[in-house]
Amino acid sequence: MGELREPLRDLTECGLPQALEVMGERWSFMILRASFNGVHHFEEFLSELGIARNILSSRLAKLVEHGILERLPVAGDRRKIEYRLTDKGMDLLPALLALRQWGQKYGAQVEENPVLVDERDRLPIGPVAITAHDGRTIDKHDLLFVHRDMVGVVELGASRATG
Amino acid sequence: MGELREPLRDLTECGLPQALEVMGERWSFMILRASFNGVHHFEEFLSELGIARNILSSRLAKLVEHGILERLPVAGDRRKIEYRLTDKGMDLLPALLALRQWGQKYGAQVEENPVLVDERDRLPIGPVAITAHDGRTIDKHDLLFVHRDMVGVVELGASRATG
DNA sequence: GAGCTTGAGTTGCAACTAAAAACTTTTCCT
DNA sequence: AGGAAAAGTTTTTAGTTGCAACTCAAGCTC
Repeated sequence: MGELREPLRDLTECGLPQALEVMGERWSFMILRASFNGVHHFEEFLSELGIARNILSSRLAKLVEHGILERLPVAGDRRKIEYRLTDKGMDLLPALLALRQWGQKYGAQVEENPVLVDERDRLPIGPVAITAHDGRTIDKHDLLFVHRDMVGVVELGASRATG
Repeated sequence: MGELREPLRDLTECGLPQALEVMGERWSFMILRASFNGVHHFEEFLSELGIARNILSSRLAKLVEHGILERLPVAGDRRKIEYRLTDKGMDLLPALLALRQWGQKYGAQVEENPVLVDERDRLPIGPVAITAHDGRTIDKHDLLFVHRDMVGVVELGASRATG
C-alpha cells in the first residue's frame, strides 16, 4: 500500500460510524451470525450464544430498531416470536465474512463448521474481495485515498478538478 | 438466500469470535480507519477521533498486543511514537470497507471524503464482494452452509463424503 | 381446569468498562 | 533555565455487562 495517505484531516465523512452504532456493540455480530445460521428464537439465541438474557433482549431490540432483524409473532403459538433477517441485515454478510476470514487467517486454526459454500459446486467460498468499479477484484496495494474533488483525475502534475 | 440454513447446532467453530476479541471493542475500527488514513501518533488519534486519552491508550496497547499495529519510536524525536499498520492490520481492510459500505448504503447519505479509489484509473472502488474458489464474485443468494463433511458433495440423495 | 412447562421477556444488584479531567514524565526548543 | 509537546497514568464519575431471580401470558398434561 504505497501511498494510502489522506490528503486532509476530515475523517468524519464516512459510513463507518453509522455501521458501528449498531454492529459495534458487543454481541451484535454473533447474533447476526446465528441468524444467518437459522437461529430465529429468543431461547435459541440464548443457548447458542451463551449471552445473558437481558443483554440479548436489548440487542435484539436494537437490531430490530435498526431494521436488521424483523420481529414477527409466530402463527400457531402465540408465545413465540420469530426474529428474521431483513435484506438490510443480509447485506451485512460481506462484512461478517470478511471479519470471520480475517479471524480464521490469524487466529488459532479452528476447523470451521458449518462451511459456507457456493451453491453451484458446493465448494468453499474464496476470500471477500475489494472490487474496482468494473468488477475486477483489486489488491490492497492498488488502492489510494483521494480527495472527493480529485476522483478520476489522473496524475498530471498539480492539476485540479474543475467542477 | 433460499436455504442458507445450518445443519447442526455447533456454531462455535468459526473465526468470528477471534476477530471480535480485538475488533469488537468500541473504538478499534475507528482507530484502524484513522491508521489507514495516515494517522500515526497518539495526539493525532486523539484529536482525530475525539476519544478519551486513557481509552485510546488501552486500545492502542491492545491493537499492538494483537499485532494489528506496530509501536515504533521515531528516530529524531525521542518523545514520539509511531503507530503503524502491520500486514495483519492491513488485512482488515476488506472488513472495514464492507462495514463502511453497508453504513453508507443504509445510513444517512454522507458525502464521503476522502474517497478510496483504484490507483490505476482513480475511480472509486466498487462493492466488497464474496468470491467463489475460482475468483468469480458470487451473490448472497447462491450461498449455502453445509457440514464440513459435505463440502463438494453435489446433491445425490442422501450420499455422504468418505474421508 | 389445576398445575407444570415454555417462551419471551423484566428487575435488581455486583463487577467491569468508558469518559472527562487533572496530573506525570521525558524530551525538545530557544 | 523555562516553556511547550508527546505520550501516557491516575482519579473520579457515569454507563454497560453479566448473573440470578422474578413476571406473565400461552400451551400442554391428565
